[in-house]
Amino acid sequence: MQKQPLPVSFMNQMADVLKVMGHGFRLRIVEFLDLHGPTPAHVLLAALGGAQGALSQHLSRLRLAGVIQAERRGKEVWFTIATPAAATLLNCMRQRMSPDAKTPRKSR
Amino acid sequence: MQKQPLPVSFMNQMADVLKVMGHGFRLRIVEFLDLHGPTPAHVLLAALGGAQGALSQHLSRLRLAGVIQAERRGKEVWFTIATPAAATLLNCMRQRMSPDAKTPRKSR
DNA sequence: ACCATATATCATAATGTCAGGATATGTCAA
DNA sequence: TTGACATATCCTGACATTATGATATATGGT
Repeated sequence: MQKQPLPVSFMNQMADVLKVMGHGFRLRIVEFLDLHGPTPAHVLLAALGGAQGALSQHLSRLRLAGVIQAERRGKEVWFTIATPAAATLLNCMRQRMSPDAKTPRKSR
Repeated sequence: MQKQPLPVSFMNQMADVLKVMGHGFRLRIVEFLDLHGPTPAHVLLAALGGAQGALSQHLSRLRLAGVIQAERRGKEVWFTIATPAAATLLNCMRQRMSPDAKTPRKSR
């Protein structure tokens, strides 16, 4: 299976996702959801710190980019990872963090 | 093997990489290098279009983030992907382009 | 030296992003 | 209704990013 250029429209879409995940705080939000599963916002706030308004805005950006999903349950809004791509990215990072991160690459 | 939170400093580092790749044009630069291997800038310019100065600046940002590497050979400067993480990201995207990949949905 | 090619840098203006604090909305219960 | 809690939105100033066009630097050939 030969590698082929991805469609430009898809690349732009993915660029938007990467851009949104390209922020330390948002990345930690996604990681938390990946580690703990669906979580209400106030738990995220307690776990990650920061101002409530800021958290809400970051969650909003992640949601608009399709990275996470929101669902209201009573007073709370529960957030979940909405795209496997996000979890995949985190797993890539975990591989790069492992002590033997020396990976033989089949390039080209 | 239990998943554990990644160090915050590492997360911030990765966020910087994601942020730099989170741009359609830069993403296409990296993809081209992944598909074709080391390439001089003027070939990238011919292949991707745009203004020369803009390309140079994007290459500079990618280089400063450690995503690509530059090497002068005579008049030309050849660029190469410098971190396997970049190629890994592209492979994630290719997987998501397969026909049965779930489409991220936006609510509201 | 000059010239052409290849690449980098500068300057500017428009736009986007960020953190912070204040305020608004929604939901439930008493 | 009121109050308490959970979340969203608004505002503002500081800062970053972007595209564009112009100019500068580097290299090799004549």
